[in-house]
Amino acid sequence: MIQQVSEKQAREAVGDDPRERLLLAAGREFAERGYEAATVRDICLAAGANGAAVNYYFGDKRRLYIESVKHAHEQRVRQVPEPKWAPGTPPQQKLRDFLGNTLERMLGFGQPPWQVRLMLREVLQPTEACRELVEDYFRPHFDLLVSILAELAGSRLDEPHLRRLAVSVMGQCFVYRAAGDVVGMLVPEEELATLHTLDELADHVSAVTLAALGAGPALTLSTGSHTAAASESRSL
Amino acid sequence: MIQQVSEKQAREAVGDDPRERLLLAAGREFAERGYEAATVRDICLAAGANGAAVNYYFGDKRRLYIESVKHAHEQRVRQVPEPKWAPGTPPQQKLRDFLGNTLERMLGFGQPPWQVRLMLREVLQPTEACRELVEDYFRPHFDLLVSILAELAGSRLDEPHLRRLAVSVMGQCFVYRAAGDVVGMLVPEEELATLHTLDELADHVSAVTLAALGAGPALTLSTGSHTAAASESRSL
DNA sequence: AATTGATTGAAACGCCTGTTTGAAACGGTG
DNA sequence: CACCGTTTCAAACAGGCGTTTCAATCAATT
Repeated sequence: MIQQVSEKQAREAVGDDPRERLLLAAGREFAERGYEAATVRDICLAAGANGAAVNYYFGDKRRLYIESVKHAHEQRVRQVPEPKWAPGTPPQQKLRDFLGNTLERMLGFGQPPWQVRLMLREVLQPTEACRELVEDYFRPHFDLLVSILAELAGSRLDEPHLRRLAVSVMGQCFVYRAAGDVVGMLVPEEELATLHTLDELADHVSAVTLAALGAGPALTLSTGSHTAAASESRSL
Repeated sequence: MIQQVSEKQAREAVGDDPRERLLLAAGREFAERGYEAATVRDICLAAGANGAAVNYYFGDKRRLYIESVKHAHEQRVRQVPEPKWAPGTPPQQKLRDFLGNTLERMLGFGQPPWQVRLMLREVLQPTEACRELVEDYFRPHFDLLVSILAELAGSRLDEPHLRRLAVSVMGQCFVYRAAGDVVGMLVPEEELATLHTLDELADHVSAVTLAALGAGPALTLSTGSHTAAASESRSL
């Protein structure tokens, strides 16, 4: 009874397309529990659809999963588009903006985005959906980073070395998404709230990278907001 | 028939303790397939034990899992112990050694160690076994890194900032373990074989960290083996 | 050799899974 | 209104899951 009311609400909020509702519910469930642990029944219940609907629209649990991954990734790209810069923007600021954007995508301050959790599962244990995800979503982002690093490096580093540095940069962000719980256990709570926020981390990774490139000073204690772009949302 | 022969072989190779055999088979299976997808039946088959054995020795699939995680981690610690240095060893070399050790643990050149895969699952999605894993295994390693960084930083950085940098350092290694497949898709194959080997990566992360600390030069193309300790196993 | 407690074995138990079924309800078209 | 392809539904299906059962076996003690 109560179930039916919330079904109707969900139906009206999301739209009347049952296929869409299934994709959404499936994404959430797969992200939360993983492929094996998520059940078709729970997904259909959450989507307000019958158990046979998944078979009707997707034929299969596996194909529902693949479609839900693609769906989530398309949705996420629309949510956090890549930053654009006016020509002549200094590469230091580009790097800082890029890192803010990346951390926003990964950590998704506001609400923890299930889409990212779902994509993370693909990264950690690639299935059929992964290759597509890399080409459409990760590669452009990664190439953009490489181009920014190239601007900063001048002719001191070639593309292979730039790519390796780019992996280092992404790794520093990625660890907070993938191993956030462990980081939370290793670092005191009050430190997490002050030094490991989105803005602070963007500044920090930016500083490390610039120093590695010889395009900025080494780390010091007085690294408040050494880049102009950092002064947007200071919450603490 | 053939099954029974291999059972006997496994029994003799590993030792006659069925509990041990179960822990080993369980670790391998859980690491490969994940908790939900791994079945008690397969584990018992691989261990050459009866289906009732897991209930007899551990009572439960969940408790078997927890015990197998602990077992794997204890085993892994014995396999790759932390490096020890003579007093007076320069911190630059300590850092390089530490990174080689860390990457060895994580990437486990030689054979891909299922123990690490199993622990990785705990890191990404902590269960009951995680807290213990962090305190016994990760925290000492992490603290050691922080102490090395402290030596290198002198008084330029305080502990909170050192910890943040330590997360950056670990992140650069971690990304290769957790997202290795995606890295492999983003970086050309010949580059992987030359610039992303264990030794090369240890040199690279070391160089980035030293530059960030102001304890070393910025990255350049001629970074062969800028630290003396790097000249052990040059394979390419 | 008999007894006892610990261990192993084959079989079965519910339960929950993904999937299928066939009929009912729907919604536009003649 | 009758028609018909599309979509929904409740119910059931076979199969695999973790777990339990209880008798058979083993190893050591009496």
